[in-house]
Amino acid sequence: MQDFCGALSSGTGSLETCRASHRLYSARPPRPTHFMTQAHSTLEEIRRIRIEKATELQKLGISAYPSKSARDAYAGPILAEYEAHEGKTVTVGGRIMSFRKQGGMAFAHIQDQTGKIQLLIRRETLGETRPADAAIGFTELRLLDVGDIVEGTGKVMKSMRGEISIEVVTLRLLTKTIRPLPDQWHGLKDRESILRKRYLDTIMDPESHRRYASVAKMIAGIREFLNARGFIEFQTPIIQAQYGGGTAKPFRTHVNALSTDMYLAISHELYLKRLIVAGYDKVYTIGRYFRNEGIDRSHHPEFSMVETMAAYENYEYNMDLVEEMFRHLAVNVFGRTEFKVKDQTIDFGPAWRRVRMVDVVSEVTGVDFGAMTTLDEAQAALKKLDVHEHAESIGHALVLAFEHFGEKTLIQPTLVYGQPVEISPLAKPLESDPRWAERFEIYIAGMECGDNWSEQNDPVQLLETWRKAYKVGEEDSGVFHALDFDFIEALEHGMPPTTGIGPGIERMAMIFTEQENIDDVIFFPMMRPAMSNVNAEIFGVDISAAKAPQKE
RNA sequence: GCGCGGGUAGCUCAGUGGUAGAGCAGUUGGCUUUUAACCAAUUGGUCGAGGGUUCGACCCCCUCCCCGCGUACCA
Repeated sequence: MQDFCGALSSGTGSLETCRASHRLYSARPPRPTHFMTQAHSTLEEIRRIRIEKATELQKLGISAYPSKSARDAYAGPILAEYEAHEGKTVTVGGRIMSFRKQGGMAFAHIQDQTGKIQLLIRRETLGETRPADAAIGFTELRLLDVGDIVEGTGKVMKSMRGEISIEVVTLRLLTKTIRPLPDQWHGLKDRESILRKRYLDTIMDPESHRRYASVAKMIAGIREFLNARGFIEFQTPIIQAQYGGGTAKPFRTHVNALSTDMYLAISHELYLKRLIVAGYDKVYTIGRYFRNEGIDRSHHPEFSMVETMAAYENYEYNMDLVEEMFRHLAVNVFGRTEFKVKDQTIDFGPAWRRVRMVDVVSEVTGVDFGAMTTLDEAQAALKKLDVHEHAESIGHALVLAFEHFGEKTLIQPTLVYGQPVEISPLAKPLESDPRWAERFEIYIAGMECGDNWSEQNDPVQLLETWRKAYKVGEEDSGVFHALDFDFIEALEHGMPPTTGIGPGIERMAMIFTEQENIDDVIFFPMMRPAMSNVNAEIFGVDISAAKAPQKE
């Protein structure tokens, strides 16, 4: 009785059906071997029936959740090298993706990390349930469902239709699943479900499964590349008292033990520079960055960067480093140099174009901001280009023109250097022309993929720049951060000439996996918390309060 | 923030101001070489939430929630 009307069906909707089953039960003894008492197809009922199946297995002496598997083989290698495996007894394990019972035979496909392989099950071969081995017999196959995780031991052979299969002698349940998989043919299509339950998407869609694995390999490739060049990896704090290294809006948090408000990192570069001061010449971190700003197809509030610092080098060293790193990843992780992004083919093979920002703009618009000497001149030029935003300086005007016209034309990997010093407070000015910074940005497929510069290591200069910026920031309603005097102090102890790169991991992953949406390279994208009605019912949660308007 | 599109069974999707549909999955029975197996029977719905108009609303109107796309903001 408890099984049918207990906590699981506490929702009011099932009251009537519960009563009905009570009547059934008082009329005749329960028949736990059939699930006809309440064979409805709501999720709640499907779930209940599957829990019952687990209970029934338990009664037969078979655990639905054993702790260990005897798996010693994988689908992929068996399929790839059939001859080497033919006739050998193996134990494969995985999730049941399909199940076809046909009288005294049954066929199932199970999926492991490497692929899908067919289990061929014969009544005579499988035999009866043997609790001592935790082996499920032919009659008890009905207690298994698509989605369950099982292991099968048997000989590698081919079915009559020629499909490589395992002729199962021993079938064990490893994990009973109590929710159904999505439609086995269509998979998961609803975008919201895909994002909230990416695990279902990766179960159903091998391409999606592979994609996330290749993002992980890419990150491993970055480490391999940098380690081979003498970089050492450090951890830097995510919770920071000052959020330096940029002008982004931070997330605020509170540290109870210190009774202090702190911030989630918007950047890690000030810490990497302290490491350079500390005497490590080549350092990097692969860290999390948090920016309390907009979300769109290429921005996510929580993202990753690989950030490096190399001492005794300037930005030109980094131009080579970045180019080599992308080529290394393309070739060694993805096995090719060409990638399709937004109908364009990006080629990492040839040497990258290196071009000054002023030259990009003059190529595209015919306007040479480098030749201008007054702000009025620059402002007039902007107007002529139909850009009606206010520029505070010639440099700002150049950046506006670049963002409007230049950026999107940079399809092939391009290093744009010579950014205006006004927008480069942490970079050194070019010795040849102090209006521009020793800085470059990476553009691929019209998207900014990283920012790099020769680090300003003159502590007096930097403090002055920061003070100016802070004033501007104050007027801008406190967006700019407080000065990090601890960092200035470290700099006053002397940081050798240093240069750093900071390509965004997700944007690299988007290019290498040919995705146009950042959510398709982030396994757990940020979502508003939500609970479906059916889950609220199942879990006994009252979501009416959550559904009420909650505007501030 | 604004604009547009979407939310119907566990999944994939139709649908119309007048009794909510299909396929898959589920349940029951049959079938000893299947491949989205097949055959037969069958269950399953607060149509995202709340309010309004109407004799009658899944459909029309309003508010809200969630998602997507576009746009804006943003090292």
